[in-house]
Amino acid sequence: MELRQLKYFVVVAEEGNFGAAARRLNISQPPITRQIKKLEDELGVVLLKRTPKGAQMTAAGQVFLEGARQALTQIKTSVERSRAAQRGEIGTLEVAYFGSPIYAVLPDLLQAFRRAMPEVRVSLQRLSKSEQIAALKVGQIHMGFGRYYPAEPGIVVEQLLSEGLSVALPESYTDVPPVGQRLELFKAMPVVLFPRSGRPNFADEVLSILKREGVDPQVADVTEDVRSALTLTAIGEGATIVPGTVTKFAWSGVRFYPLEQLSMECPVSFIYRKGDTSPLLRAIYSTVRAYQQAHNTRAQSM
Amino acid sequence: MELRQLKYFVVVAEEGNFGAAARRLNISQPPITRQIKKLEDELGVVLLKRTPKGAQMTAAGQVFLEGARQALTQIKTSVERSRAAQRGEIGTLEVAYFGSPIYAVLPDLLQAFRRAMPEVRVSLQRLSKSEQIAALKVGQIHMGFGRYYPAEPGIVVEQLLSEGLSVALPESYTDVPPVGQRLELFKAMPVVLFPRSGRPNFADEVLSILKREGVDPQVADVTEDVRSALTLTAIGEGATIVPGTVTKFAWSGVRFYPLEQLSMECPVSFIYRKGDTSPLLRAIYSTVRAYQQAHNTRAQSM
DNA sequence: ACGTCTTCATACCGTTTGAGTATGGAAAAG
DNA sequence: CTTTTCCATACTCAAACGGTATGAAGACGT
Repeated sequence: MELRQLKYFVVVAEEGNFGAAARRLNISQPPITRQIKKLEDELGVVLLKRTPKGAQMTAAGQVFLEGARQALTQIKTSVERSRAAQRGEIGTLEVAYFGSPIYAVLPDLLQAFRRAMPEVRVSLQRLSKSEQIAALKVGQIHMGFGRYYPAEPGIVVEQLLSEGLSVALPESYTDVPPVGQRLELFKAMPVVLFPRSGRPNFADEVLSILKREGVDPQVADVTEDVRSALTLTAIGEGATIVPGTVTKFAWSGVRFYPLEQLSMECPVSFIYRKGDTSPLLRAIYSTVRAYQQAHNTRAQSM
Repeated sequence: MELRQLKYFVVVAEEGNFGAAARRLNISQPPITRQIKKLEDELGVVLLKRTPKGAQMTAAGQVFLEGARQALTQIKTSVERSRAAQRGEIGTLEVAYFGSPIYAVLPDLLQAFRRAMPEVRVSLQRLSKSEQIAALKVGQIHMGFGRYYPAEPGIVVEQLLSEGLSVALPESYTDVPPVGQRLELFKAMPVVLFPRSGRPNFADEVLSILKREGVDPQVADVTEDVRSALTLTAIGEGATIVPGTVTKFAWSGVRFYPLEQLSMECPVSFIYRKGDTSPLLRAIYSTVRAYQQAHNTRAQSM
């Protein structure tokens, strides 16, 4: 069976006669006769009753017409959907994250992506950095977000943004030094660090930054994540140093104070598979780029 | 686009490589390459990513694959449905009736048809005899049931069965003559006739039969249908002469008594379009034939 | 690191199949 | 009875299909 035969048959059915169908299809009449006959032979079904005043459908023809129409439109819409998929406009974007980017960076970024590609479903999962790399390699995710990724062949790491640090102190703590002298705090007060896993990580980076600034704090605890750390701070176990974006939200029992020193910046990065040409990666990548633009512009204007 | 291309693509997608697909399709590998490429060119979409260890789907390919599969199965099932339609196994049988056949003949007949062709929808409508003939001519119905059809070119009339007559009397009427003398009734009692329309009709036939038997009854009323006539009988307006099958049901206020005389028979006929080769007509026709067989056998055995 | 193997792409050829023109046949319309 | 209007058939030419032979490129093993 040929698609051509279905098309011809549908047109003949619509026109009610072979000649008119031929004219609408911009071909001569004999091919219509031949293709329809061929179709009928293959089906073993008489689709049209030929009369001297045209062709009229048999019951079997009616039934087949319905199916032929559906198949043709099915193909047509599939083509459109496939083209949309190629443009990255439909499908499922698989994203993984680890750590604090989930609190402010990813919501903004994915909202922007949703606005740009409303038909794309977004799947989000928490994976450690090593899990993200493994998932990328087997094609399970398109992009991962986090900090301090190790170099890995076949994986591209790019920095999304760099943010300042803040220190979280218990609400009750009132004797806060002014900006620029806040590192003094850590001479008397222990720090709570996070996360515990995935070295090198934010905890390691914080320690190395403090050491560079000449501070060697006492470590009260190293928790799994920022939530646990801030809870410990709230009950007075020590101060927590957090990335700036975390301070956008209210956490009960703690207050945030910026550590405004240029050297004290921590980056958020994203990773993706090298040579991944999938449309969804291209789509999220351009959203990421736009996000970077917006972020830098805002930073400059501040 | 060609159906062949869809088939090839689906097989390549299933096999995951061009060569295996070619083997499964019993062709060589180059045509696969060419057809897939042609398909991709036409769509403007890269469906498969060629690698040295096979072909793997792109996101757009996944989307198109789904549609292609659906279209192909759609076509396959349409072919089957169309063949079934040709055999008269699916579709809508359009039947019209007029008068008393609706009470016993059609229920039995259509039940038998439903058993034989369970997938066929049956549409039933009440049409006068002339309306039936018009509907047949324009192909609106397949078959009509009724009595005393006029001869009409292009329309075949066949007798379905012939049934005896009964007389309906008010429940309260007790002085009923024995079988064979019941025509005496009409010397004293007026008759209610039906139907009013579509001459010649059952009313005309009843009068002519009675006249042949030497009875010339007084006509109390001529009603539209049997229900009205029996209601008049129930309130004592007169006796109603009905076809035998009507007596199978209980009608409140009346009792039926057979008029067992050989000459007093009335036929039920059916009509269809001459030269109608539609599968549904053939199907209902064979059911009608079987019904006749069953009816005659039962008659003989009684 | 090099050769081998696997896989897809290209070139060319014979055959098939498609559409076009010309024409025939049959039934409705005047 | 002729004309018109359909669809079917015969024949021709060009396009497309599939087959064979061969090339190019990356993975894999020695």
